[in-house]
Amino acid sequence: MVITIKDIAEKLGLSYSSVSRALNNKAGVSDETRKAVVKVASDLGYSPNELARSLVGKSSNTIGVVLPDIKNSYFSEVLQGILEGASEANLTCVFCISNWSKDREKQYIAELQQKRINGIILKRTNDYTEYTQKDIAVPAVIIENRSSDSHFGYVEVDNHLGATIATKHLLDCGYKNIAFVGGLKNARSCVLRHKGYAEVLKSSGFEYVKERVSFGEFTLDSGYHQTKALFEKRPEIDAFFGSNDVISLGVLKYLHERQIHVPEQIGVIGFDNIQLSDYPTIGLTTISQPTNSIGRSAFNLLYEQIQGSPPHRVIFQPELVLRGTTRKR
Amino acid sequence: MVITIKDIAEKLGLSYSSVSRALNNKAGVSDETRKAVVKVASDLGYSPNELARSLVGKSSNTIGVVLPDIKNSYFSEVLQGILEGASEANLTCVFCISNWSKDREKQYIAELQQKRINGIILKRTNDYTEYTQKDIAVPAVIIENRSSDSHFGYVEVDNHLGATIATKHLLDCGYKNIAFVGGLKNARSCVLRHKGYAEVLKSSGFEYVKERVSFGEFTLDSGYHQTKALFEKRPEIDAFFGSNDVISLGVLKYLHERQIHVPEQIGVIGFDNIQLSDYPTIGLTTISQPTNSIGRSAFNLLYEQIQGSPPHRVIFQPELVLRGTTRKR
DNA sequence: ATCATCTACTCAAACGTTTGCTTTATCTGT
DNA sequence: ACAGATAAAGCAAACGTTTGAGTAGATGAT
Repeated sequence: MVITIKDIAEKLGLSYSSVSRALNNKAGVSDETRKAVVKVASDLGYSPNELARSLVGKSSNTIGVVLPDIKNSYFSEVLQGILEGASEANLTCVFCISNWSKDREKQYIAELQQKRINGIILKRTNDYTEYTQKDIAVPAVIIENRSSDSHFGYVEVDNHLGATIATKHLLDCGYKNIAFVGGLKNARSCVLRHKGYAEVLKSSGFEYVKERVSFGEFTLDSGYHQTKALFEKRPEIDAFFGSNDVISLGVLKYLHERQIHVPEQIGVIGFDNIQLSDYPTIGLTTISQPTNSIGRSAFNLLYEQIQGSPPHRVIFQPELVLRGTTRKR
Repeated sequence: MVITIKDIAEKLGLSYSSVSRALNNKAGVSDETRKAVVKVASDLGYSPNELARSLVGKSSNTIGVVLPDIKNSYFSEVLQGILEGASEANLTCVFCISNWSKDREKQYIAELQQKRINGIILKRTNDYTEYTQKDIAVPAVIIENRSSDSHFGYVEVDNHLGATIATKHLLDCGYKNIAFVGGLKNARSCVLRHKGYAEVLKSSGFEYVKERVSFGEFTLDSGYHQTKALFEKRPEIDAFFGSNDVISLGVLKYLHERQIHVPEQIGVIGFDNIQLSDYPTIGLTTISQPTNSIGRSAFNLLYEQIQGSPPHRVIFQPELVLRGTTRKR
């Protein structure tokens, strides 16, 4: 049987209210009774029912997090940041993965609100899905893409700038025929990274060759197969800009299989700086995103909104991380 | 303002009960009223309050998951499995990371129960922390270590067998001076893997050398530093059994830095078969654990318990995965 | 015409808390 | 001895649902 406040009250011949006040350290109870209540509560193994508490208190002290994937270490690092923040603020976290399904994402958002969570942190499956205030009626922060909707906070890295840095770096190294290996075509990050890539090429007097660009998924396999297709069609390619570290690992895998020397014959650069990129036998040159900080800020922004502040935005500056897959020549 | 069942009832001149029954497709309402209710509900943007629902219904349709870490891909893969199961069963998931702190773990377990979750899936920080039924009064499944307490379900891989296979494999290859690079000394998986290692050595007529064994943490850095220390003290070592893939990656990192050839000069084997181990330039020979299935089963076991079955246990058989860090010689 | 049955609906209690208001008892100062 | 203040406790409503029991009216069988 589950112990309630009622049981404690009966055992001591008190009213519910007194027990409640005693347990919550509120005024109106004598020290004597307070002690007695605390003792009985612990003896009986009383554990307050948060559901009831939240119902009357209008707050569940819970936030919801919806991410598309968790195996991708970019997301697990972001999640880590979010959870750290939540833990410090004493909020619990309901976690859902949409598995890159827009429908699931929507369903989760609805369900979370039924649970009367205090706010949502969301990374959309498709960055161009627009949510109205009717869809998300609680404070919300959207990760990694600017929403045209100013009801929501957002945090992202400057993808365009990052891509600019990456492409310039490849050109600086002396690579001349740079390919772009994309992820989902309608992912905002991918669009912006591609844009930065294309702009730098043009402004530096290089030709933008359509057949050196391809899109796919944000997976290693997709990177592998895209690279294969690109390279077979355009053997003059001498560098690959993967729109993602995971994709770039696929690029490297292909090149490794073909026994093509990196960075001598071909340069490779990624984006994200996931932990793995730093591994000695990989050493992927990449553009770093502060994943943990992104998660942290996402939480902080949400927390501010929950406290009543208007939605803000945070944009992180990406940085070039030099490793072994690119070299001046 | 938040819309409640009351608003709908007033608008239609009905009682709460009828509205409730209409929305839940229960008998006792005419088709006509049901349609009217549904329409008004959708017009007003009604979203049922799960808190209230759970309070009366005695079930929150939520499970809690407590893991020590999320960056380690072993855990994120397990989590993925859990979430898949939960999603299919229409249960939501509250997720907490204990960050390898026993106190946090205990606190989370208590908090989760206050939220009246239906069950807990737990991977302990310290595998020898015993929980009583007073600590965990809801159905629970403990991952990756046998609890002496039969109140809880558990799922684990046969660590002893896995270590046996790993050590035998190294001996079969012809390595003779095998070191053991451990994780936390009081982690059950680590203890069992070490035990398997020691037993095989002895039963095969090899000496168990204390100075070829060390313990540390389940991190790459720890693996790196342990290897360094072991190797400096015992340069005759010709193979490393990392009690974990992540640790083994640290081993490889050190060997790579020292330009020692793997597998020619030194053999390396891991345990877990995380995704990364399969990466071409790494190719770690290892013992595979079906991480996703572990998560899945953990959820399934919990689900059965929630439905009323007694706690069961599932033990997975580990398998040798041959890659490039070991070779017959 | 009478009774039973069914349908559509309402009433009110219950879930376990919190909290504003009221009551009772004790203490203080005159 | 008495008003007034203070402290400790109780009462009851509220949070938003679900649900068993009750009711009024219609339908049907005898």
